[in-house]
Amino acid sequence: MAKNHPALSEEAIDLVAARFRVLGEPSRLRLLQSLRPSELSVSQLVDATGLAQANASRHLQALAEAGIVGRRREGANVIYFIADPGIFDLCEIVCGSLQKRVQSHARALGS
Amino acid sequence: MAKNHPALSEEAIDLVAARFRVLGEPSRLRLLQSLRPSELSVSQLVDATGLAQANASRHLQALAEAGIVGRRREGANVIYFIADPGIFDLCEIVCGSLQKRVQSHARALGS
DNA sequence: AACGCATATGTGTATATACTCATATGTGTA
DNA sequence: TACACATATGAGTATATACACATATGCGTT
Repeated sequence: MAKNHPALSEEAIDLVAARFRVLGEPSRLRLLQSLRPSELSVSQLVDATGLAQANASRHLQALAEAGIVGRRREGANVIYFIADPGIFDLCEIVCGSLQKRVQSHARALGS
Repeated sequence: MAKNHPALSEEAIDLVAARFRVLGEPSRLRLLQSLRPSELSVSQLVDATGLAQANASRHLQALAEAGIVGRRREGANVIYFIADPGIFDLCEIVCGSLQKRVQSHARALGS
């Protein structure tokens, strides 16, 4: 039997929206993708993504505040790592939806 | 064995980010939640969410462009409905993550 | 056609936020 | 302490967008 899905409270909706908003920036997705295979320092992330250092730092802050990444000092460096791997499940679902969408568009065009 | 996860292209990242951004607005999430049990007209959605009519219309536009909802004219009304139920999977994953996060915060506070 | 209701859209405004540059803070080393 | 490197933050600017108000468009009824 199908699971019951109670309405989310106003507050819960805001929290969910906030998390989606954090993921709604290409730069932050690039950072996350760079962190997927292994944890990296800020300067390694700057190299990997091409972001300016200040910019990368702020995006990482946003991701850390959302609990999506974690951080750890290691000497002069700060190492960031994925704290919530569930993020990648989200990305896969979205990719799947987008692929379906592209396919049905292709069909609609008679390909 | 773990699935292979090739890096997303720049373009794919932008598309994924765009979809997350669409979901990153509380008003749009409320609209989607209202549509979950059944399809509704714009004025029903206005009643259900408390949004101004113009505002609701634009948010619905954004959701439709993203392929998340569909629309259908029915007399003078326009009926909106969920076109991509996968978004509710997304919301559930996010809720799960947030709950875990709240729980670990509670533990950290020694509750 | 004239009218009323439902929905969409033009326009201006306020707000959020991504970005850059400069600078501060933190950390290791001489 | 002085210095160099890594990271974070203050401040200003540009851009995106949510919102409200007014108005346009679409559709049914008379």
